[in-house]
Amino acid sequence: MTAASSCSSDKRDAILEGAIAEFLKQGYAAASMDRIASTAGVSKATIYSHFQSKDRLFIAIVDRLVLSKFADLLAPEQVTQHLNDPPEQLLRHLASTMLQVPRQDPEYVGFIRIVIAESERFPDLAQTFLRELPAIALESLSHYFTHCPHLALPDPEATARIFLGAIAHYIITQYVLYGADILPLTETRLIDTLIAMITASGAKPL
Amino acid sequence: MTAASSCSSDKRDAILEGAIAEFLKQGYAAASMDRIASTAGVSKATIYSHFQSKDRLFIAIVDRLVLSKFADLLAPEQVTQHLNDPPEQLLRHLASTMLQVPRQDPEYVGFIRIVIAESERFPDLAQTFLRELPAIALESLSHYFTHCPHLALPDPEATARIFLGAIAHYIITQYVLYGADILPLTETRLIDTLIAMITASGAKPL
DNA sequence: GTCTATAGCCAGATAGAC
DNA sequence: GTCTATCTGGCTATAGAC
Repeated sequence: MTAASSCSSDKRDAILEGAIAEFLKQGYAAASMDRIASTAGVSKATIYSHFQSKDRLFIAIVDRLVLSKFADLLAPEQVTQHLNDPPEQLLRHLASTMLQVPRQDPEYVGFIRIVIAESERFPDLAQTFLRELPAIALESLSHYFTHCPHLALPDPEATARIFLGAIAHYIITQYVLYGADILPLTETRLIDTLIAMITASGAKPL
Repeated sequence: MTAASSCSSDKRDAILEGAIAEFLKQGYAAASMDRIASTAGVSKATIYSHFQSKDRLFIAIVDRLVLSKFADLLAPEQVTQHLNDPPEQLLRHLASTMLQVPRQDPEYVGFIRIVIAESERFPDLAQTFLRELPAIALESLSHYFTHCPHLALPDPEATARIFLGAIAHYIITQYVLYGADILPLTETRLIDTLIAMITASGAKPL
């Protein structure tokens, strides 16, 4: 029991990776267990010995993606540590980080797409996603807006929702829906305008 | 050629209606031509005589939905006529109208879901949607923001994008992703905060 | 645990009578 | 144009050898 005795989780991981590729590309219904098996380099029967059904395999990969992708993106400590930062700086950094993700990680775009696509058939997955990403980001930013000494916003929570929602919607139109040419707008203008609106509505007189 | 001689478009319409129900509920891949035929009360062969393939039927119904649902929702005249209205009034009316749609028309939620769901397989449909709804709304609101005498916004176009994007994202989280309990926020707070942010950043001194 | 082989089913699409 | 009946193929899932 010295080195690689991780219980044959090799195959399990290979299955999960193949399943991610297949589900993200094809969607749930069009994804084929044969192709997943082929991509993963295992037999179909092996998949069914690890995951009882196509449903459970799908749930497993989305759960994994939800929980893994953003473990440290917006940890509450991140914001608590920067409570005294000027809003311009913190908001610009946050927005840039969010907008960087779909550019650097195309898999993220497919992930967003499939969470929305399968939200009718798998509403639990959609809700898990909401709890693990937007709800956490929202709480962190609301906390900052509430306690930052440079701001006195009338409704910090709604303001956080607007800030994050406008950026998320920008990601959906530009990347998920291939709308960069149809709704052209640079990231800089989006960010600058958001920051201007927030500071204008809540800057402390000093 | 007096009364009902509309060339047998009766069956064609029945097929389209059945197809809308089936595609919106199941998604493209899981939708079954047998069920569509059954719902429409025709045989499968009749469907294939009107539409050559499942692809073309799907494109036909989404095109129809895109073009029909919002013919008059935000016609450019609507905004031009109200150029002198105070921003609070026009923006509140616009936001209320947008947020009313998914509440009164559940089919709209399924429509949004499927446009996003199939954007990888049918990017043209996603782009048609963007051109026919968000792009038009954006242009109208940008025009208002640019010419309304009560406002002097630094970037009217980006401001319009943020306003419409925040509302669209609210619809996605609350209705498409079943997140009303996870991300609670009343429409009133969303609207009030948006209006406050915009007027604060662009109210003319007078 | 992992494989090969296959059961059993349902899909999209078509042929041919009317 | 519309139907019934059917073809062909891929799908999920499993049985049984190793």
